[in-house]
Amino acid sequence: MTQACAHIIDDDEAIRDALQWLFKTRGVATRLWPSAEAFLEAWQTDWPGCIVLDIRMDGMSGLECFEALLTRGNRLPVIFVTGHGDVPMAVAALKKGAYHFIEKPFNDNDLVDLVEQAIAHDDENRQAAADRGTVEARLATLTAREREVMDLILEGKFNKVIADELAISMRTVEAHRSRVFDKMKVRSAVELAQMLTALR
Amino acid sequence: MTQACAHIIDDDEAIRDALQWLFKTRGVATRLWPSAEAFLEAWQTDWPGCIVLDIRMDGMSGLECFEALLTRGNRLPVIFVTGHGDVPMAVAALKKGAYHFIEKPFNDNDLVDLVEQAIAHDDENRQAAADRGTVEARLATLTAREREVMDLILEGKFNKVIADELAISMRTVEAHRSRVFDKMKVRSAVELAQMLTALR
DNA sequence: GTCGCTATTGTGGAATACCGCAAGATCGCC
DNA sequence: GGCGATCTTGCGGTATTCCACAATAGCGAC
Repeated sequence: MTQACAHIIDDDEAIRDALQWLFKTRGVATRLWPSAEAFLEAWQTDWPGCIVLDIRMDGMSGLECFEALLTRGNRLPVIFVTGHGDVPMAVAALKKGAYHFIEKPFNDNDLVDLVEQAIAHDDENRQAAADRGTVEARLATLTAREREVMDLILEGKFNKVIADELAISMRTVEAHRSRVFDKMKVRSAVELAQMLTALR
Repeated sequence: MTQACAHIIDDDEAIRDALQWLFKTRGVATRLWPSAEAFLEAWQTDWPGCIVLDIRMDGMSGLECFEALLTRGNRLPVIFVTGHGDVPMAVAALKKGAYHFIEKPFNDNDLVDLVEQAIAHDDENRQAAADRGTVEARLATLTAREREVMDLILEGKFNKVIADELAISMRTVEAHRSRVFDKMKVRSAVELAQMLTALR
């Protein structure tokens, strides 16, 4: 399941099948889920694509499912679909980060367009997250001392000052500094600063 | 008008007055506008606060007013108020950056809370923008040559390399470099990198 | 033409950064 | 006890940065 796909969560089998067919004809991969519970149980953080989520379902509602995903750190764009929504509900959902909120009956093309946009949006997010990930992976290889030295480097301090603050010799600071650059795969403090500031 | 206030745009005088009174009792400054046109004519980029915008009005509608503000670079949070809104309209407004979308009749306290949140939100935006502004103001004082040198510094290159690339002496590069640091009010290339990367 | 800004370069020296080589000490793990 | 990772330090030398002082030249504004 490394292929981006639209996760369709709806307790109405007829609708699931209809949507599957619709997306298939437009070249969008889908995966069908008969309930929020089933999806949440299987869901993995790293799934790419988007979610098409019906609000009114037996058992856990779409909104509850959305909340659950939020607390679990979901990053997939969520498109709400509902036949009985209202403005406050839509506003609340969007302000909490939902990607879209569409009412039934909807135009097939509109939904496919939305899903394609959502998947593209997710791709970008994922790329940015991957970049952050590699940087964080490098950070993770630093020892505690190296990280300490790095922080002081990022404050623009001279090795001499860093040595004073940590009460160690300048030569030791140089050693740490050199290893920090190696591990972070940068050649200068400037690159390091850019790499880390970009994370924020 | 440097005081943050809620701009109430509604063509119904009774509603304007009612809202003015409501906000006054809650200590929120207001300014009343009888039409979108009147507001747009007076509007200044740097006004702080937020906008409470009725959708259905004689003349220019609230949505049209919103679009006009968007193209003019408005940063004020916009709270839409309407008695005849629907879900697609609310979704479209929020996705374009509106702060909220509330239906009449609304709870007075809810609206005041929203407005207060919006004003607080604008404060934060404004602070961040001010920071960007000061940095950009400093950038503006750089000469073309200094900016060129700065860009190469930010690529982590040595003065020697920069001198080669620009076909000037190392000493000249040092002079530019020194002036760049002065004008940008930083003491090291690391600070410079952080300051500029934070802009993105 | 004079004034101010900018770009340019030089000299010379002090402060820093950077590097390879070598090595002692501590600590946790098998 | 041996092994590996980490933190620590020193020596000696080269590369770079940073700075004060000084100076020439072009260019646009008044």
